[in-house]
Amino acid sequence: MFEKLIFCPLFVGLDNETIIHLLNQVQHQILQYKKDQLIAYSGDEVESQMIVLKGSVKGEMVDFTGKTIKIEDIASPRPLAPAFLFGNRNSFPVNIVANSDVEILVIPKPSFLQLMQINETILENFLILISNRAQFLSNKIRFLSFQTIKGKIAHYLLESLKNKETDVVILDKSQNELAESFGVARPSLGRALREMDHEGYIEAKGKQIRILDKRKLSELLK
Amino acid sequence: MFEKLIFCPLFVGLDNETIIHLLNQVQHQILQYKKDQLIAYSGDEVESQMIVLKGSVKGEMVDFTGKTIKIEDIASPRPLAPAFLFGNRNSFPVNIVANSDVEILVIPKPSFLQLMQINETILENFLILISNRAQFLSNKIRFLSFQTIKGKIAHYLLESLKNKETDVVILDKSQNELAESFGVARPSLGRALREMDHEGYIEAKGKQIRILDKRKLSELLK
DNA sequence: ATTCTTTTGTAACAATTGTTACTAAACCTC
DNA sequence: GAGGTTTAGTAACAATTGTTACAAAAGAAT
Repeated sequence: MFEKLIFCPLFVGLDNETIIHLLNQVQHQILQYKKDQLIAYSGDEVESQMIVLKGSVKGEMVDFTGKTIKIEDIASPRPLAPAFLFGNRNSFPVNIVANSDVEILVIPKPSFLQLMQINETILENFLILISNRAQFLSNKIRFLSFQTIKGKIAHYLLESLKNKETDVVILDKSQNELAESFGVARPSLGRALREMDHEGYIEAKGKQIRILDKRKLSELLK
Repeated sequence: MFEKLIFCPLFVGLDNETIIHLLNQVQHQILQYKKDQLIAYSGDEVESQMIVLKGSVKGEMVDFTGKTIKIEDIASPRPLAPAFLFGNRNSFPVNIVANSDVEILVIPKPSFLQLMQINETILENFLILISNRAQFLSNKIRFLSFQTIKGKIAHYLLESLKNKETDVVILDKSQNELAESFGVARPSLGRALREMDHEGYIEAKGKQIRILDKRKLSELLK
């Protein structure tokens, strides 16, 4: 039941026995949801740390027109909305919907606090978790505020290339998704890619992008 | 020396005696810096939780052209870069420079962890602190990704008006600063304000902005 | 009050991006 | 492999935003 938890960012560094032993010391429960079931509404107060044990869920926002936009997938064994358990407006920022049949471990906030005081590893893991979140968001803001579309593409490509031998990036998202995460319109993204191709920065063929000139590319990061 | 700490978000809820007692249990030191002195470089590893005891510091980024941009002021008794003490890339995201002669309380990371385990209030305060940070950033991202300049202005004005009787907002920043925090060019911001004035949303006279039609304004939030 | 500095208002123009619409290609399902 | 569905390529045009430049206004310093 809890086997997967050793891979959960909250419990890394602990073995299965220790995890079970710790959980037995505090209140917790396991809830089951069916595919497409709503697990939490945007705005609901976050009263527990939830952890996806089996299956996956997604965060969804409802558009002003009524259209729903998927923000993020969260697969087991990841924790749900860890940065919204504490803080002054601790309510879900999105609707949480089950992608498949899921099992969720629910630890009420006071019990979770207790857990962090009993075990230093969990405390540190949680701190790392929400700090990473803040750092990730902080990066994303820099990304969104300072750059043109070509700059964003350049940044994205160079990041994807980091620590890799090859000079080819295979996009793992559709242009649509990419455009959305960049906050731009899809055809604009396509045009920018085409122009960067013509201008000799890259060679773009569908999802496969070969970087021709890293130096020139990084000049776009202005 | 530590009197101000009862107002520090990390220590709220504790009285002066308790704070001193707690600090005496762990390693810590106090460093002094002169005005304009560099306290930390962007990229330096964050090895301690620093707290501004006296004076104020600023976070600065260096532009690609070499120009420095002020990101944020941090006045006593606030903690410095709390979201960068833990996490996988725990290095300062900006240069930290003294705005005036300052005194800084430095608590090494292991001691700080200890402190959070000794005292639940500090633990919870710290969790609230970085969670708030993440929530703030998360909001800001929504703000940056989805909207036009007029939409951003509308959002900003409506937020400023929240929980207030009046229908007048007095801007506390220059257009320049505002434009930068919106990620747009200053004249563009000015033009948008002018147009919103002509279109009957607001009455903009310098820093004083009277909201004429809240409903119409909130329609811009698309 | 005079000068200096910063902020604000504004205009003309350039560049970028969004919108809409349509076609082609790729992918899936039966 | 025929048909449906999603994704990608592209073009014409509209709208928004950025850039540069300069003048007016406001504020600070002497």
